[in-house]
Amino acid sequence: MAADKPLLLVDGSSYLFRAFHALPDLRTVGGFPTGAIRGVVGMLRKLQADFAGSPIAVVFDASGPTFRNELYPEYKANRPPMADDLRVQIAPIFDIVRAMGMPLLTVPEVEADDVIGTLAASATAARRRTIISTGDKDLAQLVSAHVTLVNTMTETALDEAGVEAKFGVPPALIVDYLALMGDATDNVPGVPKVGPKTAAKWLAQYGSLDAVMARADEVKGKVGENLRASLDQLPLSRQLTTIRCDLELPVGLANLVPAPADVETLRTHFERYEFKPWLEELGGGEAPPALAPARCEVRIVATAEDLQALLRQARDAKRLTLRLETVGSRFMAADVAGIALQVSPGEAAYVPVGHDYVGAPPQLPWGEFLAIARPVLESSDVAKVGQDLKTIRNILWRHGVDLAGLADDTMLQSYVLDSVGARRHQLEDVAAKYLGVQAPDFAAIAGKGRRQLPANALPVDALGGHAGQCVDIAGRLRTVLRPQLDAAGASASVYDDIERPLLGVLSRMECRGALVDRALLKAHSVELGERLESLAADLAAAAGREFNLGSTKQLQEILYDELGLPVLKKTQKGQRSTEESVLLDLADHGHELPRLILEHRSLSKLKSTYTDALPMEINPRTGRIHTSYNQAVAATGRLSSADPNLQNIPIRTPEGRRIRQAFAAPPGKKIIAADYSQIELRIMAHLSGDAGLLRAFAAGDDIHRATAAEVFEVARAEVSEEQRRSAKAINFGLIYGMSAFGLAKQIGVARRVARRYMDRYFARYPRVREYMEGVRDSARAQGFVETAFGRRLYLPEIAARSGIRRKAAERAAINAPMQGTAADIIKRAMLAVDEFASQTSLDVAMVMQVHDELVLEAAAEDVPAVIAETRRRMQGAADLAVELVVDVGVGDNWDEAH
DNA sequence: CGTCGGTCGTAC
DNA sequence: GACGTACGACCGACGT
Repeated sequence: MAADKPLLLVDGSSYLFRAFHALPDLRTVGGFPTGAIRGVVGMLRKLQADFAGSPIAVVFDASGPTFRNELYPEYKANRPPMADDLRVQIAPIFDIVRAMGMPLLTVPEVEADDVIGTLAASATAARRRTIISTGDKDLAQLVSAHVTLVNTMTETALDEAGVEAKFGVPPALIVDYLALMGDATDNVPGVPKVGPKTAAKWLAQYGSLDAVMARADEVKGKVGENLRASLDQLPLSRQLTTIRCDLELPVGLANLVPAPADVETLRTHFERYEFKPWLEELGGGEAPPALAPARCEVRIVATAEDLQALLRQARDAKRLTLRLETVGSRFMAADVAGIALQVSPGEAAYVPVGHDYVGAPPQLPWGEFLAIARPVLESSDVAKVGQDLKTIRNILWRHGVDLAGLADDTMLQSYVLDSVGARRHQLEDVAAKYLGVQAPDFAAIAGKGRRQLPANALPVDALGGHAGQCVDIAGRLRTVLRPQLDAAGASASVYDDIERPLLGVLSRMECRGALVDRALLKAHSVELGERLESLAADLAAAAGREFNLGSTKQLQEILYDELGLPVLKKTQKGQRSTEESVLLDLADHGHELPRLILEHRSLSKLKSTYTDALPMEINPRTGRIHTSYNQAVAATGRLSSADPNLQNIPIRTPEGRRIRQAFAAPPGKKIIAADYSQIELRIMAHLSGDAGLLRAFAAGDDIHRATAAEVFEVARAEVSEEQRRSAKAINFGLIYGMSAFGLAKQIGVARRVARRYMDRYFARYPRVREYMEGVRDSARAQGFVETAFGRRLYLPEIAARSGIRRKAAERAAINAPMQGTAADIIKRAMLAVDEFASQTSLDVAMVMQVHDELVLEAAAEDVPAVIAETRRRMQGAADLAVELVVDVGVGDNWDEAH
């Protein structure tokens, strides 16, 4: 045994419970719980990697009573029996631990802690360092100059100084400390009302538990009485919390040597419990049928003849998979270094067109490539396949090609199959999930960070190899994903009838861009800058000193430490919140600083996010902003917009609306904004079939007013503004799965009152409640929810044991069908409006989509006809139990059009 | 000097 | 904890 390596003792039981309770409720397809197995084995794998070759023991509690139960029959008596879902995972864990080659110890009648204590003591006697891996603080009593604790899950370590820093007592006093506090979960009695603070204080003051007991009469107050009342009990508590280090064990240090792994047993278990990444690491197994050969043959095509031959193959096959390698990622600025093409699996070609380095081989210039390839690229008879075809089409469009025959996009296939399961739907993610192969990594050939080379500076062979592998993977993915779409309910129809055709519509919209008035934004920015400067002076005066107005950390110090304002809310990470609602409340505490901060925040938000940022996004060539609509990000099926985001342009305040005024119509044209009225509530009415709600919409009522009349039991005409506002909050809250607590906070009433409002709502609209309960139940039964058009959202956490996670999944389950159906509907509307725009002789084009709104540009004289047809097509995008109402506005800019 | 998590704020 | 879905600016800690 290598004497220089530390002995590693693993407290398996502590990780078992922690993994089971902390990790999401993982299960195999067959429903067998695997979270604890995954957690414990993952942790052991990490230890194995970190401490390769160290002697090791993995220790678990044995079942049955221990010597502590003899000392004290109540010991751990109030523990509930182990959950079945955990119990069934123990045997697999033991099997896997043994197969990993790790000595596993369970010793009857003692606990894992005692085995660890004894082994650590013998190691210390043998002058060997010991590292104890545990999630349990009780083992801190074993820490010494030779013994260190690590928590492998949180990646923290504790040595002697660490124990003292964490608990306020040195390791030798941890037993006394634990005895004073007692342990509710183990049913160990302590001194009532004594927690970590008091225990540490007494031990610091008196030196030991014995001393504390001897001088118990000096302690004043109620805790003093409690202490004196506990004097008889404390020696027992100390005995129970003391880890034994003197057991007779059946094994010694010499037995704790790691053995080689039993790969076949591991493979069996990893397959059974579906730990795919670990399975891959074992390697050598039977390849799944879809697994690509390690590498695909990539030919470099540098002559016209070769290219022509390749394109002939594509024409014959009527299919071409493609991928671009570009310099730069934003499509309006990307230059093509080369094009990878694949016609049959396992054979790819790479056409370098823009590699630019000393000694670069001869290439087809872009113009020559185009002259030869354009007919195939623009032919709808050759089906185009690729990963993210929209970006490919955009880049080609900017280089003068109108890519046609847009057939299959593997990114969208993956997104429709499972919008969140493949993480980001990048080629790496999709290839790993569905092909079990690792897509090549660009950083591996180009480097990363500051020293990353641009694509056109890479050797043709290197980039060609990379691009060829990628295009081959995309081509293979298409054939693997298609049958999965066909097998998943209506998913194939969501893909074929919505997402796939929408890709071209979005591409045209992005390439067209939205006209934005740079001068207007600049002027606004200057004005905001001046107002911010004068505010900054007031702020410094109010705060009593200069500080960074954008720093929440500094603001916390000023508000809560220096001005002593009350802390009304903490953030998720325990910081004292300075968000808007908090500052609004603080503004009533008689200090002007919160109000000034709010004003500064709102103005600087407008300046930095909009008036300063948007002009930089205006393309100098087109004078327009070309956003990217991401079609494979939002879990519910919505689009998102980035670079820049045009879906969060302000509208609520007059100051914000000035930004919208910069989104202008070109001369002779108008902006038309057409938005669905209350689409998600209408969908709720449709999906629930609630008669009252359907009636209200059929009657054309103001839905919030109608809700208020029902909930507050007043006549429609008697509804106050306040009541309507509350009803609106209720309606939105329903869509979001809000609780009475959330509603109470939103509308500023007691939770009891909010509860009553919600109860009354559900009494008036009973089918809404039934619908929501039904969605929750079916989500739990099936693991997913669906929109009216069959788009699925998988919710693995719907069965989580953690109440917080499960509740969050339940809210998502309630929201997704409504938000997702709305997304389906407006996407269908976009297809219909695009069809109209491309066929009509009227001058009209879509320029933006904002979830329930389409923004169009049309010749002024065509506006009435365009509005009529747009409205008709938007209303006809779905056939629901309620009418779809579309509000339309017209103006010279986006603000006027509302 | 980049990266990344945390916090905040904008939209629907 | 407590209202769903996004994107992005800024700060500041951390690593190169």
